[in-house]
Amino acid sequence: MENKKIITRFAPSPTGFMHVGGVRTALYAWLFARKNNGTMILRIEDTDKEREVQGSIAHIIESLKWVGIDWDEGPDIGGPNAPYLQSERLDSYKKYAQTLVDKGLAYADPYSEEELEKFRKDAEENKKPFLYRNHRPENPPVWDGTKPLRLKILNPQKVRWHDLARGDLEAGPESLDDFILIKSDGFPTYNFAHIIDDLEMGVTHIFRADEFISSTPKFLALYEALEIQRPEFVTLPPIMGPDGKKKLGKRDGARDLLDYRSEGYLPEAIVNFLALIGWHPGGNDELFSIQELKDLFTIEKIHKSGGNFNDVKLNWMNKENMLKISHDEYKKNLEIFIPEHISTLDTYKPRIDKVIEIIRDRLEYFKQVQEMYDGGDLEYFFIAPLYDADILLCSEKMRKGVELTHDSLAKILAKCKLELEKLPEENGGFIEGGEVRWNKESIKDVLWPIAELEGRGIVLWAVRVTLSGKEKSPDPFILAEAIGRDETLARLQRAENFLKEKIVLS
RNA sequence: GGCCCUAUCGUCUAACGGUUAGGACAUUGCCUUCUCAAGGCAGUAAUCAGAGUUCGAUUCUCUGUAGGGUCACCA
Repeated sequence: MENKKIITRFAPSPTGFMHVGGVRTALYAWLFARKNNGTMILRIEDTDKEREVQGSIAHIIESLKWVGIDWDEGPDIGGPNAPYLQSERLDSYKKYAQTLVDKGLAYADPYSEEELEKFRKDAEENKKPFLYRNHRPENPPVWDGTKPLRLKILNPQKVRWHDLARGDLEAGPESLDDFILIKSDGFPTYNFAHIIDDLEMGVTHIFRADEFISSTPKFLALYEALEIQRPEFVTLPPIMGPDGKKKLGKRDGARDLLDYRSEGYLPEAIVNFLALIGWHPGGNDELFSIQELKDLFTIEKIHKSGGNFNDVKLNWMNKENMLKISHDEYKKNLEIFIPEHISTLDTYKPRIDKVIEIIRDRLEYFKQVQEMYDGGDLEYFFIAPLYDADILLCSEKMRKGVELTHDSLAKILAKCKLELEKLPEENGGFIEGGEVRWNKESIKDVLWPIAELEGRGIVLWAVRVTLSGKEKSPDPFILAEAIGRDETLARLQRAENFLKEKIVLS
């Protein structure tokens, strides 16, 4: 048995943004092509001029590229089967349509919209399904392009077919009707165009969503009428919204894929997450790199039942991916979300690397950096905070129940300051024998004994709030190391002054 | 309503007729602790219902129920 080269395609319509459901379809087709050294085609199905949205094609391409999906043929790069825009392939459709007309398998639809509407209404009133073929004209006019062209279904009957993901499927004769091949505006319908394109492009496997099952009998009739062999069908399970109630669609809260980029998600995480709604290789693993997905992907493991899009788990997955990347990559991603009033500070560059070490295990996506620690941003790492006496004295936070006063707090801060001044100016690392060694005395070495002596809760709370100005902040030692000895001293001094002022006032 | 598809913890899922029905997210509790997190440990939690086939059914069949899709000159 010869191995036919596998050719898959993703064929979106340019009617707006790419949502996660569409991306998953593209992803599966792509994974399958790449796994099997096949060809991936991007084709744009722009046969509906009414619904077309300006800029969609560029947006779609950008979305796919962001998650790392590429293609061997497409509207942007051309290829042996160009063009890849259906609106530029009208001659093809006309040619095949004409052969169907010649065979007596297609005919022009003479009815007006009003007449059709009446047929539908009558059927509804009689509680019968509406079937155009029950009203098929006996002597249809010659097809001149101004009337819709319909396929003539000769003997509607129950059909069965095999789907690589779904198994054996079937449908009753009611699902077969004389459907429109070419619209009165000269453009083909999806039902017709995609079949011609797949034929001409040699597509071997069609990946598509669940909702196409019900129109598959029509496709089968068309393959038969054209006397061509059909590609394999791979029907994917639906993706539901978070409530599990409705198929996720643009109208039902599905987000633009690029929104996730704007929030600072990593494309690897999105791909990992989407791959696992409707597919799983088996076993207990669920964190997969794109390369691993390419290696593992098989159609047999595609599910039949739908899944919900649950972004809580996506967040977890994204965090796992964020922990894996290098410091430099992390920094590159993070800096997009650091507000300009911070990134332009003189203190920013010397401190940002240490800050990243501190916040790294806390973010689920990069934009969260803007609302860390009680809704604040990272300001206090770079700018001395403003103080609030209530927070500084926040006695209800003291586990040991010790009451702090302006006076006692000022004394503690003064003591810390006194000890810290004894530290060498650069209390970080120094080079010795080619290796980085840390000074024996660090900020922590100085502050810890004071905390032990005066009460950990009080001292560490005091230092934390002094350095950050906030109730919720990182470990005061880490904070102090990040801003350095001098800045730590300066902030202690500022807090002390602040408190003295308060004492005088009261 | 007609036709069609689907059915395992709250969620994503594992288990190709034989498992104490496994993992992960979420959740709960504990540990750690100077706040908030993070981390570590532990726990709660599922085969939609009813028949049948079988020594044995989450797995196969049927019926019911529930959810979803589709019935366009949209894709």
